[in-house]
Amino acid sequence: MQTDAAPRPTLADVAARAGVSASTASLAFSGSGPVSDATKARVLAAATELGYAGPDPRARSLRRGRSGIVGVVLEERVRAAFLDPVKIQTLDGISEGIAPLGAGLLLLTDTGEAGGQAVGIESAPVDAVVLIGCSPRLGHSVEVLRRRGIPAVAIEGQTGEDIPEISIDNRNATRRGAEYLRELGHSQVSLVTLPLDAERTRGRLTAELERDSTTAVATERLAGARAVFPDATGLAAAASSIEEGLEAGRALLSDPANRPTAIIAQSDLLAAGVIQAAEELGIAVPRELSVLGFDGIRVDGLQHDLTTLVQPSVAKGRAAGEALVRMLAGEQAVSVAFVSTLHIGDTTAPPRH
Amino acid sequence: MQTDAAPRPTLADVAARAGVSASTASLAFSGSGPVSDATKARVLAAATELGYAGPDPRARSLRRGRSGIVGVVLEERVRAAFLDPVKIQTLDGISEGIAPLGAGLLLLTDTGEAGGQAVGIESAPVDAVVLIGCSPRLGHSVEVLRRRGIPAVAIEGQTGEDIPEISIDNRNATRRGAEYLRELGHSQVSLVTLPLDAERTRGRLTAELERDSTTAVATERLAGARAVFPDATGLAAAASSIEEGLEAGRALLSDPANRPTAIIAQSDLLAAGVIQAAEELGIAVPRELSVLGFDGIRVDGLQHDLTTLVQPSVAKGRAAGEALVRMLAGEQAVSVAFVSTLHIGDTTAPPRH
DNA sequence: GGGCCCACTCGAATCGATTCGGCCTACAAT
DNA sequence: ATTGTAGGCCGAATCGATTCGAGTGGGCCC
Repeated sequence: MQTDAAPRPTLADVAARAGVSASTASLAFSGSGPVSDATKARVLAAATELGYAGPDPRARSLRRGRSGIVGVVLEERVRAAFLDPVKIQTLDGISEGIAPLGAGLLLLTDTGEAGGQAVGIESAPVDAVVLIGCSPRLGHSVEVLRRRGIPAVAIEGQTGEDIPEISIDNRNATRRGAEYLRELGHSQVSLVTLPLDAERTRGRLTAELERDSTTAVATERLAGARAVFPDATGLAAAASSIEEGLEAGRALLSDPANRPTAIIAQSDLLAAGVIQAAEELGIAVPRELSVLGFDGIRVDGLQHDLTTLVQPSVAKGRAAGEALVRMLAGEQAVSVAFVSTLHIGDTTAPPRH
Repeated sequence: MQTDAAPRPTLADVAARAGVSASTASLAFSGSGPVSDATKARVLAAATELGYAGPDPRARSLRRGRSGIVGVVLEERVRAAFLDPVKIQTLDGISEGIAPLGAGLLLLTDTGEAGGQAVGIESAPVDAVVLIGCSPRLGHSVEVLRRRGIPAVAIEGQTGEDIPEISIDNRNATRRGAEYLRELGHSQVSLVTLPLDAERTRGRLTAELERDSTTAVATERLAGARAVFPDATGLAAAASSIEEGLEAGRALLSDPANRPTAIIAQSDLLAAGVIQAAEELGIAVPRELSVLGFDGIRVDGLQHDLTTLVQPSVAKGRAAGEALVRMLAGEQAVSVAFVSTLHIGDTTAPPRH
């Protein structure tokens, strides 16, 4: 086999073969501009003969100034991010929102300066970026984006800059849920929170841990719960998963003498885990234990209709996408605050006396 | 606010300000090449003063001929793909395998010519591509990639071309699992398969449906099961999910007079759904019903230790990534066939007589 | 038959950075 | 002191396509 010396044909080659100029050939491909049908056909034929696969995206994007790619910055590694249904829904919403752009989604992680010459947020050919979740080191990324003039939107993460934020009323929503529990008569309430710090420390909620919290979502929801139950004890989970909820649930429920009548979980997955723990321990939900979730996702395999704060994850993603579309069109995009609604299912009831 | 007339500074601007040539400034940034420390510092300083955010990725990729992006082609829309843990694991493996490249992952879907001017596989600035799953219209994509000279690897999808495939022994593995069931004494066995055609038709397995099957994975696994239980009845699910498994399970188990003693599911999620259906109907697993899965994922929330064919999803992804790395380095990459192992859990037992 | 307009095509500049060969200078060796 | 050498820096070509203004031919209308 002769070495792959065969240089791939370029638009110029095609044009030459078709007997037209490069500019005409370009027009024939992009469709914009007046080109006679005969000429176009000739160009296309030449392209086929030469095995030309269409304009090089790299050159095209340089010239056009747009790459047709939207970046999504996740704070975790790929696997972790996609284990969370909320993130997936959000991502799906984004892809829906940017559909008019016909752009691809480039996954980027925020994991430090990454290994080696990684294509980080600083050197990715993206037209716009969605930042998901907040991260301490986001500041740097945002600065780079600003300098590059790349439009960005943040979902659930205040950046401190002037980039639009898509969020929900984490604090108020949780407060509403907590108030509902109080109205039912609960006073012995425990909390299971999302990770509070970047290290995802698992363990008891301490004043210290709460103070040093760096993740806005968890902090806000915690504040909402605390507004109603100031002294509730609780645990911080290391992730949003059934597994973590199960573990937290076991810890919170194992001591019969000192058992809460209700548990506020900061995500549906955690809530599902808590319910599973209760079942393991023979504790009836909701008769003996009320459980409140957050998200409003359908937990595959959960038998209950979870009482939870439904947030429109897909809509959030879509709003982010649409905001980007608007920004790319030169308009000014604004922050959007969604509201979550309390869905009352069958996992909450008055406490047993 | 004056219109955004402020043109972003280019490398040339920085060079001018630093009093050096563009070429020198370039070297100062990329680090390759001899540049005195003093000069480099001056360039960097000038860059800071001008708010220069580093070389434009578009121009760089045109010149260098590489974009630092690897495409992942999924056969479904984003949401659907990420509901499947196996896909997620695979994706994670890919990102691990291509780590040496420091490349980003660009999500592409294979959904026809997409809407509008979408950045499809035909016009994405990717250095390499991983094709996940096989799809009838993959042929076209493969052709485009070949013409473009973009290295590609296929995971579980024979392309008919000379691109490397990463796969497992779907047929033999399933056969081994089926044989195990037969050894236990089962003869009344039903099947729950993954979607057999592109339309994801849900319903009874018919000769017709099996013949027209277009998805290799499902077909192979089916063949493996049929090698042991040629006349097993079964259902095709519309997706790999607990929900679908639940539905299929209900259908297969609802008639007490005509109930299988074992069910072979083509994925763990389906198996989990089947088990749930059994529980609903008061059928004990494994005493009254044995269930065999496929994948070896941890189904969040499943109480059982599923008997299943464990496939190394992450390793498959990693192998694909590594193959790409090798191909990009000019080496020839070869297909890799992994083997799955039968994990015997607590969901299979001899049939009750 | 002449003038005008339209439709199509072409040239050339441009997008922004990279890279290779050459050149210059300063220092070292003889 | 002269030549050799190497480190540093610069010029210019190049990557491949797009785009806009200019040019040209033919057809149409009067």
